[in-house]
Amino acid sequence: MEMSKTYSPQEFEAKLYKEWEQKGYFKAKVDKTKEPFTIVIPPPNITGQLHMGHALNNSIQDTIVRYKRMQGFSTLWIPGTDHASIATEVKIVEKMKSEGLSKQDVGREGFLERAWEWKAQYGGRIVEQLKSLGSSCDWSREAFTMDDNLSSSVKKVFIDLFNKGLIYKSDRIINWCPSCMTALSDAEVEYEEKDSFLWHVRYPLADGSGELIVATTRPETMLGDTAVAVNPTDERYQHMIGKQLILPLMDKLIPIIADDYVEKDFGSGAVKITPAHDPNDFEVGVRHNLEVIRIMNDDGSLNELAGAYCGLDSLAARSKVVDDLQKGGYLVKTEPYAHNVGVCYRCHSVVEPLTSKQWYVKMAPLAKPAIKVVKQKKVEFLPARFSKTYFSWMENIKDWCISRQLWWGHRIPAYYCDDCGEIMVLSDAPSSCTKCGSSKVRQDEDVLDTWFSSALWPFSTLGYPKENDELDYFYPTSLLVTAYDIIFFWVARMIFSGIEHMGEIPFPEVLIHGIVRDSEGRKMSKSLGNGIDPLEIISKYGADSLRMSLLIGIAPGGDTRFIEEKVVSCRNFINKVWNASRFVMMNTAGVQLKEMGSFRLSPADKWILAKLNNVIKDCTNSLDKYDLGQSCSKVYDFVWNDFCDWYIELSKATLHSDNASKIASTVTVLNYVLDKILKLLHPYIPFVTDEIYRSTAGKSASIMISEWPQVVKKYKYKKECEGMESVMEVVKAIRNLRLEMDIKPSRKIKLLIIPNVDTKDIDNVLPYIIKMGNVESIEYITDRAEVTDKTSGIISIFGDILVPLGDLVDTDKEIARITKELSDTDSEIARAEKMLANTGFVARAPKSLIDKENEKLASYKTLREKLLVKLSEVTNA
RNA sequence: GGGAGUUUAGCUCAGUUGGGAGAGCAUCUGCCUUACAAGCAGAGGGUCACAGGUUCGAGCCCUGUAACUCCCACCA
Repeated sequence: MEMSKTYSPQEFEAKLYKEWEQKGYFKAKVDKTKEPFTIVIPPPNITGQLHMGHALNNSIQDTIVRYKRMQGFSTLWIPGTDHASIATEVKIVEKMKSEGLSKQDVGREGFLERAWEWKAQYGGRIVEQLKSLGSSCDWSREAFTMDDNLSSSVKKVFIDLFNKGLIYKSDRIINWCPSCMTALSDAEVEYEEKDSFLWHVRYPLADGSGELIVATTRPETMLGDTAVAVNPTDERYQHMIGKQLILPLMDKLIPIIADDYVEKDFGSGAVKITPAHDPNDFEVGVRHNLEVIRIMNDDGSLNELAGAYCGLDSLAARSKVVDDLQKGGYLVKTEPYAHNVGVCYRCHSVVEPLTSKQWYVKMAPLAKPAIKVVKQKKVEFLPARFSKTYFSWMENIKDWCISRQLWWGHRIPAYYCDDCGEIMVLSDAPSSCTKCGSSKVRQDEDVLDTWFSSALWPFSTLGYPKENDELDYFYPTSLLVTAYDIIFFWVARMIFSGIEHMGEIPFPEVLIHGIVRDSEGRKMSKSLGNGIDPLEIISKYGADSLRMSLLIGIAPGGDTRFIEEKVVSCRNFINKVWNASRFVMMNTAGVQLKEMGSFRLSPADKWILAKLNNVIKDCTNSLDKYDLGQSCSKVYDFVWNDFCDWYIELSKATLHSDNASKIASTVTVLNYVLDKILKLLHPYIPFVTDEIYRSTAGKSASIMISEWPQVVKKYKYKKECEGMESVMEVVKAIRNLRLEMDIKPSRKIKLLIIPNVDTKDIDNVLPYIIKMGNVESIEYITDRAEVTDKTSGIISIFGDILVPLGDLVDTDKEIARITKELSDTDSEIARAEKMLANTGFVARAPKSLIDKENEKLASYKTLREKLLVKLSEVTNA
């Protein structure tokens, strides 16, 4: 097939993906003769659009999956999406709002209908976008967290946990988002520092004997105060403990209590206690059996218990309260104060702590074994430091609030009898109360936290709770790849869920990567408007360039900045591969390829094959450690520096000759090495490597299903490699000399060599020097005196190489050149001598290192002598 | 308050177990050399944040300091 001169990914990426999918290359089968390799995708939200974070996450997964597939594992990458309860519901509510409708208008059924419609319309969008990246997921198993079978996993798990006493219902303080109108778990609250005030308020003692000053950041909550607390050891207030205070504005009496929770040194040392609206106060309230007065409605407005403030939202109530305190002479002072405010992780509204009856998962019994498996390294985080993050969360975990006052999600399988109050947790709705037989039975209105179903993902996607071959074969999965920001939300919960419900960890390794930032290091976000759309990058440069730019040179677990120039440089690399392939194919045309091993390899052949072995080894080792940044860089270097810049150029010495047999041998090696290169690169840049692969000689099947390259033991050739390295040094010296002496690259030069070694050894590599140095002719001479022309010279291990240049030789320049080399050599000698004179070094360093230094010292000394001779020749000429 | 990370060339970043500081981009010089100007050949550029320590030897290990970043906790 004819290849165009430049690489243009737009011409083949979509076509190839379709073909891969059609031919079923992504599909995994239960095959007991093979080892399974399984990854579950972190399911993107159906509300999501592909962003750079997805691009990175999926590039990593796809690279690993393709590598494992080529290595012969029965490789399964399960894709799917998450219903994203809150996020989706917020979007649908917004959309309805634009139509002038509310949730109440359409009702639960109507709302869910709309939600499913929405899912049908937008849920597939991100899936298509993942495909454009090249993700080789088994789409025949695409899962959705609200599919029937996944929903039955959720139900089963809920019921099991309930029956084990690990799920319970309780009335206590929770995080409430007044905008989403639902409870949130602790993990779903983010904290933002906001500038506000600290108001100091005077609470008079009921007996008129004095007052207490309390400080608060939320004065409106005082309407629900049921005590003021002081530290029991605080001498200032000890005599007041037990007395009554008058709660300003509300005109009621509240007690002064003593509790250790109060810090003596902060503020006045007295704290107003509002059990219904502060988590710490709630605890105090429990300890002291205080009344809990909830003054807020679900929408954030104050209720009738707030007296005159009823109906106001919390901010309006705050300013009126402050106003009234001021008027009543209760406000002592107002000072500016910056403090952290909890906000909803979805809508960023200020979260109101309030008391409410919710469902919880009891965490202590689940956390214990989950901590143990990581401690025992049955589950390992890569890099290991992320296990600390995990431990600190797991070890301080509180019970998990799992009920949400939403409609989009898994409805809680709990049923209540309105007559006897019985709570029934069942997989199917009972027609009557199981206890009293009443027909007044209704289902709990709430749905489950969206992360409750995500936690089951590694086994719910494989058919749990039904026992089946697939679950048996592919579970536990092999690896989880995710960013560090969802270790709590997701990773931790999958670990304890796997242990609890499957009796087995969900995966032995968790590869954590960083997040993609913008070019200035800021987090990409909608509000900043600094996000870069991966799809635009793909359409401009191709998916391969994007993938490679995200992977090359990254350190495990580290954040990375997205810089378009990096994509360009990867695109340029791919173009290089493209053109190197074109070169190989052009030269292959009409040539009968030989069998490797059936002909004598040239020194250059041996050198590149030995180098290839190294890169196969390094790249495989790094990939086995999932260090994609390292392995990708290794191949990049090999391809560009060794293969393109040297081997291809060296091969031209043969290809331009008229020795048909040698040409065929060289072309064979070129094809052989290219084949391995394409395979080594395929996991990173799947499209272009397959496109080229199909064009190369004798390859019709996809590279996707080819075998990963292996080291070939016999390709060692240490001696030949050293020889080639020397050739390269000579060539570099000639190139340098040309520039320094102002010799046009197009002008051919003559070389005179006073050999240092057997001329047969030089003859072997002469064609390379001639080709690479643009040399016209070479002549062996025995003595410098034979040359009458003015020369410039190079000292090499082959011998002195003289370049007769006549008047082109600038004696001053030549002297300067030699003098510089001499001084470089002197400093090398000094360095080596100093090292070897160090008795500690000689006594303790490994012998091989000492030998190496001795060798270097000797060769530098020889070089120095030769340079001195040369210098005197030039000076005297 | 607790924890983690970062600090290496002008910029963005690699640097595997301690053994002569690397890449890409940018800059400068010279090249349209029949695979590639998305290229080729060269060059310049670094007190590896700072201060100590361990070691024959430290970018790498230990201690401390500084700056920046992130996570957790949430003293009202």
